[in-house]
Amino acid sequence: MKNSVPEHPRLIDIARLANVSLGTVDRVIHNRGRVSQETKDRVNDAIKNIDYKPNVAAQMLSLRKKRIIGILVPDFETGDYWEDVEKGITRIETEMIDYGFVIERFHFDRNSSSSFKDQIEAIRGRDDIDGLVISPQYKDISIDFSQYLNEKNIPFVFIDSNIEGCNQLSYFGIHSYKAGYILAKLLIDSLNSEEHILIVNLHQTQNKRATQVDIIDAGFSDYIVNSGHKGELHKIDLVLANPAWEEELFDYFTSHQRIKGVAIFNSQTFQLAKFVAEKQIPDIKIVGFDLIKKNLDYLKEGYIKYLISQRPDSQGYHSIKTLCNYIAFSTPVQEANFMPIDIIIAENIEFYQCLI
Amino acid sequence: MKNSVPEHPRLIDIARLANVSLGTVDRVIHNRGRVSQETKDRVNDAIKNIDYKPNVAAQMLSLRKKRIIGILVPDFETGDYWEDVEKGITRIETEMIDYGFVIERFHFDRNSSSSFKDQIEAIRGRDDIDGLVISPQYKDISIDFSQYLNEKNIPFVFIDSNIEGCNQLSYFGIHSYKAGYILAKLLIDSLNSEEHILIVNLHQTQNKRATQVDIIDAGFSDYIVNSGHKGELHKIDLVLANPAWEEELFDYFTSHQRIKGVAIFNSQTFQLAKFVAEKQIPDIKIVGFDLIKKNLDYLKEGYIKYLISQRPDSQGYHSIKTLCNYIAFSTPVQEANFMPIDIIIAENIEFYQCLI
DNA sequence: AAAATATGCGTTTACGTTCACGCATAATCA
DNA sequence: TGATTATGCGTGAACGTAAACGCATATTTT
Repeated sequence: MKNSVPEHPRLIDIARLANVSLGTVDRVIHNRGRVSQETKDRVNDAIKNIDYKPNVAAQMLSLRKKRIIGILVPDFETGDYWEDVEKGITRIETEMIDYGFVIERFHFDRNSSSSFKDQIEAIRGRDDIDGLVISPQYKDISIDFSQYLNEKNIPFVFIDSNIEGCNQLSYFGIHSYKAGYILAKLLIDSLNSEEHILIVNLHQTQNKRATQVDIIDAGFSDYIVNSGHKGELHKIDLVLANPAWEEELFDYFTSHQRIKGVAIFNSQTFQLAKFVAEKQIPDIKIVGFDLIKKNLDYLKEGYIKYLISQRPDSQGYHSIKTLCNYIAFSTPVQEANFMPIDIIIAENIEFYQCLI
Repeated sequence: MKNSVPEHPRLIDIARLANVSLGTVDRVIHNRGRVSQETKDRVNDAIKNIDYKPNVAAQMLSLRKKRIIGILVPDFETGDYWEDVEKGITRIETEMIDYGFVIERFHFDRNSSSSFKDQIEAIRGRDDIDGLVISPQYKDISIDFSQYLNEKNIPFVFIDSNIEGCNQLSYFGIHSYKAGYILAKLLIDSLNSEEHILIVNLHQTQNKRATQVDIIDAGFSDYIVNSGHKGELHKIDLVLANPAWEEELFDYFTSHQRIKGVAIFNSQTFQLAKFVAEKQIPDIKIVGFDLIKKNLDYLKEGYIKYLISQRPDSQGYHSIKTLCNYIAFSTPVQEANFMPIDIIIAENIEFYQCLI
């Protein structure tokens, strides 16, 4: 009777149960070496019977091999959106080091598709990368790359924006459509029903990227239409690299004086606030995205009415954590991990600046 | 030259550097056994010199001792606020099992101070508890208990509500004052400036607890006063156990017809919504706390205007994680970990129901 | 039929730490 | 001075897994 099942069965317990040696159990579990089908079955039965779960500590100790997680995201300057993503990455990095994971960053210039391509080439040139976190800012290139990764059997997750059907392990980011929808609701609630709304498409360069901005736009526009709001909905495209953008926007405002609500779908929200403050355009309500410092300043001063947070730190943190757990322990993964859509006003920002 | 510093120095490397044996290094690190001051210094110098960090895997493997974390929180039924806390606890429990931590729950009846005392007695009777998470719902008893824990050198954190100055490792919960403040702002923004506001103090029993509700109340009232709102601010105390509460409240509404805004500072918000729906009291805007199912239903139907989430799951998860990391690796701990104050409207609830 | 190779499996060592054990030497006592 | 106890430290056996090594048989080749 003393040979009953131990509480935490070990390889050796399986071995004894299956009447083989420890080494054979190891071979069966890791599909290596040669084992006859018969004993393989016996071992597998034994594993099932005693509900074996590997001892992570022992695995980590024995496996001194490092695993490399590549992070393909834009580079950034202080105060950037992607700086907050990096904070989450740094945080999980120290946690994961204990499990033998090493994070390697591949930064690209978000305004240059060729730099995106270059970094992908750099990754393709490596054969030691065990998993990837990707911000798929250029759609076609990303789809192409994802095919390569699927062939090579390298697991990857998308972060910040999503492309459906690439066989990604998961997506970490906001539900872009819903976020646009809520932003529209918040804006409309603070406008009179006759007032006009302007969507500003403000980008660094002419370069077309940002797969997710279009989806936010769809959600936003749909809400406006469905709400029966009487004021018109305008759209304007502007390029920050072209200094004439301010003039162009000013002209638009002067020729459309009934515009009172302005929406923007990226972290450049502060540019509009600055513009409105400097040009002293009265009674404009701005809504936009991201808790970066420049935006917060204008939120506090009242130039920005609402911001929606995309939880960049959480995105960085959880995308890597999930990927590592999948690789190390085959932890099952949800297909999409939508960040909560946080509504930020002047009064609650301070509790979003420290990470939880 | 071959004896340069290894990338991940081990105890044996320290030992060699300090010209002692591995066992001595162990004694110095863990303050056990007897070591002369002289060699102690040598070893400590060596440790500093080569920047030693213990190998967690090896520690876990070698230390097969279990560590017990006690959780002193209210019991709950399905759909309760504390059920969500439990979800976070369950989640971190599986993560921490790998590090040899075991979670033990001590549930009390939140309406009975004697049951709170009983559970504390149960904990006092144990000598194998390495850390505690406490919801200090009864102030004096909690202060008393915290003194005991300080004497015994058992680290503990407060969750959900806080009592200052108990030498707790940390507090996990919302910033109650600010939460009240924001709730007031949200309510006022959706009222006309003449309309009256009612604070409903709705408790299960006569029993006085809930240290944090008073603080929320303070924040709420302060905002109302500072905002220069013209409508009056009313308060009413009601006890759910007494079936006459509805009648009493109804009388109050009929005799104060200008009340249009109602605030409540616990998760019983749905009781008011139900009341307003059934009695068909028109144009009432309810704001309250917590994303429990019953509240969500009324939020979706529009009876509740705003809810504030206290992130119960996050509280459960992070309080234990922090405590365990402190115990296992002496990770430094922030004094207070305020949850973000999440503003919930019908449109964004769905992203708060899965955990991130 | 001997030699060469393939197949299946057992044995052993290493990973870095903890902790019980026990051996020297020094200090104290009778 | 010999016996006893304190002090300081080294040694070695775990913990459970991974992976290299190597030894028997069985099978194929010459």
